[in-house]
Amino acid sequence: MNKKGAHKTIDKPLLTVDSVLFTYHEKSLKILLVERSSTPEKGKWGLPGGIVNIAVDEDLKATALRKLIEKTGVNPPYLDQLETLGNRSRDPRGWSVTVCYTALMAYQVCENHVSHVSDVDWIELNKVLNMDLAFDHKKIIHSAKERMRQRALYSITPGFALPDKFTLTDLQHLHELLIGKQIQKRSFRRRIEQADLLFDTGEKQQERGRPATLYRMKKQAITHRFVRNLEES
Amino acid sequence: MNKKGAHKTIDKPLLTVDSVLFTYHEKSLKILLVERSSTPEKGKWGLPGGIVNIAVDEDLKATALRKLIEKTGVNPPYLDQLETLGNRSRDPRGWSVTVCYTALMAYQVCENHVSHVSDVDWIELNKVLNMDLAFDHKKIIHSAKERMRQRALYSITPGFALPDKFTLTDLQHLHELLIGKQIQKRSFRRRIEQADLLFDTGEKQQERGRPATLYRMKKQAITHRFVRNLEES
DNA sequence: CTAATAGTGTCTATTAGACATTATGTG
DNA sequence: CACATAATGTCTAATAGACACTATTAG
Repeated sequence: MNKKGAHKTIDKPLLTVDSVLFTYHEKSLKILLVERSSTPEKGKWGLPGGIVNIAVDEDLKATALRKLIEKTGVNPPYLDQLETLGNRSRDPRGWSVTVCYTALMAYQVCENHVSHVSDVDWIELNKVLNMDLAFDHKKIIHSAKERMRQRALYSITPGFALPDKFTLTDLQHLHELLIGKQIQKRSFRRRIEQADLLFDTGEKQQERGRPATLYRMKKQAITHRFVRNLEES
Repeated sequence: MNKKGAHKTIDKPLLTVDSVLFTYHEKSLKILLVERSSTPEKGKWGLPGGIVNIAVDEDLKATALRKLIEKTGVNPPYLDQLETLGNRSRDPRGWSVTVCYTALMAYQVCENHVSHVSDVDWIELNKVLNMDLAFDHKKIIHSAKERMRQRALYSITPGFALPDKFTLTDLQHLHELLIGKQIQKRSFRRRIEQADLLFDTGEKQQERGRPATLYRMKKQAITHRFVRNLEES
């Protein structure tokens, strides 16, 4: 059936990479969007990403990083493959594929770069979900949100959306935004302490009331999974 | 920087889909391998899959299904995207991408088809991991195995590798193979009963000793996640 | 002092682990 | 009856939820 070389006549789909980059700023969850400067979907906002350039990109992750650095100026501390969408209807140019990543980054480390570029902005997640976005990017954002919600239930990896040093209250609030439900302070702190996931910097942060301890992620925090999840909403 | 239309000059990588299809047969975990009939890697065994044909495939899942049906004759009851690998070194022909799926299927439903095709076979997972496979397929199988291990800890989705009707003992043994550790019978049955994931067919299966009840998966079994995992090995 | 926020003590409820016991079939 | 396997009873251990309580800062 399959004569050798037959595949050489098959057209290849367009291959892109898109990232859903989350951050936590001013007590809300935001994602980075880019205003498209070229067709198709010119003028609409969409995810940071673009076409895989096989001349310069070593692998798919390299494409994701190249595009994220273009928009933010820095490497995200957390980058994880989400899902790959491919069909003949998602892009008007025809059959296309996008390999999607979820990324996390502190707002502060790219504040300068982002504020100096006009077509890039952090937008609150809930607002994003009411915008008219390019291609199937809203669907991708929904998937990423759900993935982050799961992560918040069984790990503390969402913390990579915070600055290097952060308080437990901030980390908990971020988790609450993702889960969509209040968490018991005691439960949250206990499990983190028992799993030994954070490093106490000794520094404190003050802002009305008792000063809060600043913590830093330990290496194992990126892979640790709690045996028991927090309850879902 | 990016002149419009510039992307049109960028070469596209080769796009394929590969599936790691698991089944449970004769008390062991097996995966379906295919002997490659054409270059590259001709003669080596690899995963069932192939090039996305944008003329016939509606989306990526359709490619996965088309290739699986080609080899097994039937639709798998469980098919889930695993990960996408893409770089310039995994295929000697140059930059290539493979979108990988994990699939589960009962041995019996495709027994006839598989036994009548010479280049397709079910091979025990542990043997597979000692074979010299095509491309980076061994790495993909390792990922799929790890994914299935996690699923066995917090769900009963591995059960889709069993026949339509199955005993709890078979389901537990399958989980034990995936987790690599014995499970307490009481714990295993309790959580399934409490989550109401199985339908009691009323039928029994006898094979030395007390006859075992045959169960069927309920719809919710495919999405259910237990709040608390089984302990890891 | 009060207000505000950080952090702890402690009880309950749930559920997995451990393992003994009972149930139901064959020969 | 013995034997094998299925299914259940029941106790313990671990940990999340609930919520009251104490600690530490500013003003």
